Amino acid sequence: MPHEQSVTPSAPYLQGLNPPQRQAVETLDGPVLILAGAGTGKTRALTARVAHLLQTGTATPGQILAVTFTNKAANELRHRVSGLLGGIDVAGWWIGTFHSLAARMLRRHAELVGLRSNFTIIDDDDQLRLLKQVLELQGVDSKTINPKLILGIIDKWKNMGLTPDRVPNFNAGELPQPLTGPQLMAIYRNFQERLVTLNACDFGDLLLHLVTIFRDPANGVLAQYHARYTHILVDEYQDTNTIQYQWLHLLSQARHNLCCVGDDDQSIYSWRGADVSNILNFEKDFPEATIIRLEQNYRSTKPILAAANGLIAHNKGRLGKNLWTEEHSDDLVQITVTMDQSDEARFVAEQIESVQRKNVSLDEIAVLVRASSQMRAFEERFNTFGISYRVIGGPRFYERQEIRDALGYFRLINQHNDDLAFERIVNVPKRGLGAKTISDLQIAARRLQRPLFPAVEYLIQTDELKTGPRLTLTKFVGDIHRWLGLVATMSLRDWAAKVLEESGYVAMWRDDKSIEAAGRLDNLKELVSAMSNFDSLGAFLEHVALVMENQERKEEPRVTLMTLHAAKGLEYAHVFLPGWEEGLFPNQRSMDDSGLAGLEEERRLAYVGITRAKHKATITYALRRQTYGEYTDTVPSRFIEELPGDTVSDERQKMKNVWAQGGLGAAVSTQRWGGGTPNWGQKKWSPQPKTPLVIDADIVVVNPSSAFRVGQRVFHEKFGYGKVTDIDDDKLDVSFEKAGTKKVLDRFVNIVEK
DNA sequence: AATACCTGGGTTTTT
DNA sequence: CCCAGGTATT
Repeated sequence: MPHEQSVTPSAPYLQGLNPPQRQAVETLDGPVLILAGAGTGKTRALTARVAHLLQTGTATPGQILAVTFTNKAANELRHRVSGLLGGIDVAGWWIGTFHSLAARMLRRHAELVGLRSNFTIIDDDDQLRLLKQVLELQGVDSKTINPKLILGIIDKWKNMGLTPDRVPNFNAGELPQPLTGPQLMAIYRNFQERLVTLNACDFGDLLLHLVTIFRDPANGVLAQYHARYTHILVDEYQDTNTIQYQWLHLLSQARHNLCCVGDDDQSIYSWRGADVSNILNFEKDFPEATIIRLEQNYRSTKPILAAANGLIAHNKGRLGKNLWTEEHSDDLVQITVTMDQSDEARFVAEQIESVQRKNVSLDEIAVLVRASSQMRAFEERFNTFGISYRVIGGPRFYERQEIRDALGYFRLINQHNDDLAFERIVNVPKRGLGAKTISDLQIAARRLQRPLFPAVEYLIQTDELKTGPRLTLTKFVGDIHRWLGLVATMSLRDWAAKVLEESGYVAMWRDDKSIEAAGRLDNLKELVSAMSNFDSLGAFLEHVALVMENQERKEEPRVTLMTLHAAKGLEYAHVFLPGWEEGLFPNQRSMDDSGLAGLEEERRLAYVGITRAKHKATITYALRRQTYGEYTDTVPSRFIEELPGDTVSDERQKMKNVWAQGGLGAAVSTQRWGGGTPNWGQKKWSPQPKTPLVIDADIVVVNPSSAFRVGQRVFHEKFGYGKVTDIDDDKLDVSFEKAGTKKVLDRFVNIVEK
């Protein structure tokens, strides 16, 4: 490790940096906030900063903690840091996602929160299954109360850093009736206790437990980390939630050497607990902070940036930033209207073909949708056109049934208290342990106050079980122990194959005559071969839990089809943005749930979408769209009006002419355009509601005091949409779609006329 | 244990 | 309309 104090101005990693980037790299001490707009080279600055920390001797690799949100970002950072430093091995460095770093730390201190260091990290699916069990045990009927709703509340608490003893008193109106506050708290407590019993964590717990440990000075853990990490770097800071914020601030409170990179205009995860105010308040948190703005964009052309800038300017409460570029272009942002979603998909497909003819690779083209329900039309059309495409964000490899089953075996072998794994595989393949036996085991385990596997180990030595199950379970328990004994004696890959073979799991699919069986066997093979990259079972399971990614292999060029959320951080020569319609984008539910804040987040999403484009962006919308089987006429997105006129090329008039000649869309009658669209024919469309606060044009207030009847659809400012189930004078029982059943005063709800 | 029917729910989902 | 999950049926 070179330790020279001065670095020549020509240090290779400094070359080609613009002045603010260079400042971002060289301001090593004290809190730094780098406001990095889309395409401004933030990863470049971040990697150079790491190199600079090391080259100047300011920090050693072990003293740097670099945090990202996604594995992809973490890998890129690792890779590029390694590259800048001449390909050195960065394997042991503390560069990773919030969750992977937290897991790594928590394994060292697990006992402080009642866990053992080999705890299992459970995914959403297991989380929900576990909660359902807790609910059942507590006599809460999961038909009256949606478990997902409760899980949502618990997750939210975890995201806010609230362990059960820290949850403040909450408004009874906020909880799903007929649940009471104490009941909800009991559920949370039991859920957490159950997790500890199973020696397991959900994602939220990884950070929550760690912060719990950090908060207690008596254990000295935080002080230990203070001594260890002198410099902390955080990517995508605008997406941090409260617990992540607390974690970062606890870790950095000794030295304040916290460098955060982010873009408030790209905060699109508030619905997952991300809190933009974390980045907005950075200066308040650290009055001595250096704020650096990266505004020169190296990705997009002038019209694209001007369109994006003009759009995002409609948001309030920004830190303020204007991207600029030297890249001229005559290609304006194109706006086109189509008749319906299938027409829209055809239009995009045709455009893709024409772009392709200009020698643009399909890899450089993306279709970014607001909702995954939009995807089908494109998939169908791409198939008929013979355009190859890939969908990002479909079902994941590790979520497939056969993979989860296989992992169930590995998990149970690794960690005997993992009841969720036990339940999953104890009778897969069929071993004659039916529902009755399983439920007997659960009752016995509860009585013995042990997880299932240890309880079974005990039970098979008693005469409590019938002979059949006893013999089966004896063999099962023996197998699990035997496989555990073998794991260190051979390669992980061979071991896994052996377990899957000997358990009869592979045979189960081999004997299965259904169409999917062969594919499942292939997947299992892939799983086993992927395990050769790991040298311990624990490491493999950790990878699976935290890195749920498909290893994407390079194939022929394909168009990428994905949601706007999935597109953050990516770039394409040509980007298609379909479905710019009121209600879809900006999305109605987002606005119902969060009002103006929701609308602004939708606008940021639009901003992210446009800024993905390097050379050309094409926005489309359909005049009518089929939702839940019914066609509805649409209203163009207000975002279209918000794009500065000189940045867009409005092709809508042109389209109308084509239709008039009957040259397009034979499948759809042209008659609807006759007098249908109100603003038709005007050169510039009259603006959509100038005051974006008009949340829903369908809401009409009808004499608020007396117009209610049972079954009436209503809207409540806070709880959203619902149906009246009972009326008592001015008090209504309303079953809300999202918030559950509540008593509300009639003057707080509006009648919805559809 | 396998199959048929029914009901509810359908925005985004970094880990 | 279309899917998943749960319940009822055989």
